[in-house]
Amino acid sequence: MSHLQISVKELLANGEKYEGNKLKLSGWVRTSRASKTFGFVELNDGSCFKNLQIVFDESLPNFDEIEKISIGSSLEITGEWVRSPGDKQPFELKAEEIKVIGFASLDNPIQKKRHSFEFLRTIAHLRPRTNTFMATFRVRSIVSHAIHKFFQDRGFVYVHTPIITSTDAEGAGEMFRITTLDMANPPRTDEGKIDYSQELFGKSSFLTVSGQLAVEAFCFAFRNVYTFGPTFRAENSNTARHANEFWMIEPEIAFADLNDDMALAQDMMKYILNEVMTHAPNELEFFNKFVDNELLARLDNVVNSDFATITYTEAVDYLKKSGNKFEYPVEWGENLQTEHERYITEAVFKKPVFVIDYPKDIKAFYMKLNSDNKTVRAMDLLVPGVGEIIGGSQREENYDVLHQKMLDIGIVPEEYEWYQDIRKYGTFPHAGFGLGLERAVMYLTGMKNIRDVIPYPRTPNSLSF
RNA sequence: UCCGCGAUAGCUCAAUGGUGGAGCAUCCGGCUGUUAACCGGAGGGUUGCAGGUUCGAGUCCUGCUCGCGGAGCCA
Repeated sequence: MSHLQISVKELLANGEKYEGNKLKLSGWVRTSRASKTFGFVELNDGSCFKNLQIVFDESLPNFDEIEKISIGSSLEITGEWVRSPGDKQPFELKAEEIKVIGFASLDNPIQKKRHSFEFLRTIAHLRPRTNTFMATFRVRSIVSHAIHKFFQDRGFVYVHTPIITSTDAEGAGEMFRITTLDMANPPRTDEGKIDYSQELFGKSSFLTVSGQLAVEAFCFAFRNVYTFGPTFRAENSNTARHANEFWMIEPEIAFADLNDDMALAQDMMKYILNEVMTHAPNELEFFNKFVDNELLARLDNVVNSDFATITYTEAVDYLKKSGNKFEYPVEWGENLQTEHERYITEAVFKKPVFVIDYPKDIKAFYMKLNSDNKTVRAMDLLVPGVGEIIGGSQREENYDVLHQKMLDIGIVPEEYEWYQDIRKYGTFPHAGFGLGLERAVMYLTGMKNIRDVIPYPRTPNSLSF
């Protein structure tokens, strides 16, 4: 073959190697500019964030066609790899032949200009072709891979916990009911209520709100395990950091306490961060320039410093003594408000902070009770800009204590029989946490809205794609 | 769900209750090294929907729809 098929990524990485070579490329027009007898096409072939400059002139038989090429059109180009006289790129491809594979209609909403994120959300099927979203979704992919690498390298076993569940796993939120009944005319019981016993499963079924309870059972066999999959919450949440479908990573570690749990969370966050800095430097540079000017400095700071730790009780004292006027009063026993969390992580520590040992009444039933009988071994990791990114705890491993706690809180123990059962047969201290994938991506990119880090976001009143 | 703000050309926005404009995009023309190229010209509108006030409504009032920001819920 006289023409070498090659990617833009390889060319930008090893330009010298190919000088003078005849090359063949394919990709999409990002932008183009033309004069009377020559012009430039910036080509993106998907292999990397950056574009490649193609130079063409009137020696092309289809010069008239290329001169007017539209944004988004797909091309196949053969040409010579030569040094570029321009400042912005050392090399460029001097086209000898440009084949238009698919001409993009002129009403393409993606233009040679800056678009608002709100508008791009309305064209979620086209937005990955823009710089911001190409960068975001590549980072999302790298983060996902990094998470698997981190856990697999440490011997964790990946467990596929079910998407369909029968119970509200932990009171984590409103659930989506799934049904096979004819909702226009559902079967009724004698009392006139919908007869869910006629469901396919013989009872009500829902989409999972967490894989934690299910993965805990595997922790009793494989020691260290994790789940990584989609999660569904039916809340009518209208915020920049909640979605109805999102991805969650939930490790569970054996013979471990809350300190081990926090150490794992910190190692994991730093590992992911390093991976993104190694594999997506161009993307991070872009985010730093156009999305969040403090991103690189912040990430650098995180990699090179330990996360802070503060107990809930200390945090409450701190907030009370801060002299800061909060819209909501700070009171021991109440949940920390978003403004309180922001103050702690953004104003006081200016870096990720673990808040631990929360009052038992505001946390889930499975969390390990402290010896003070008032607080549980829970931890939230707060980060500047995003807020809560991780929620975790040491679990209550004592069968009787767990059972009593369920009764106290008003949970029907029979519905969680298997979950209690695992503790009957060889229990031990264990802990785990849940990391919101989207929140991690937001933190790593500076993107401010969860809708802009999910390929096709599902939020209230939004299901167009 | 609650509070606040908004909806005008394909996009981003302007327009004192009195003839709806600009930049970008598109189309036409010019330009021999551009970098979101540049220069000249043209086309492009049921001002979110439904009512109301007024001689006259993009502008004021009511309702609705949708969106955004904040809060709650949490990851």
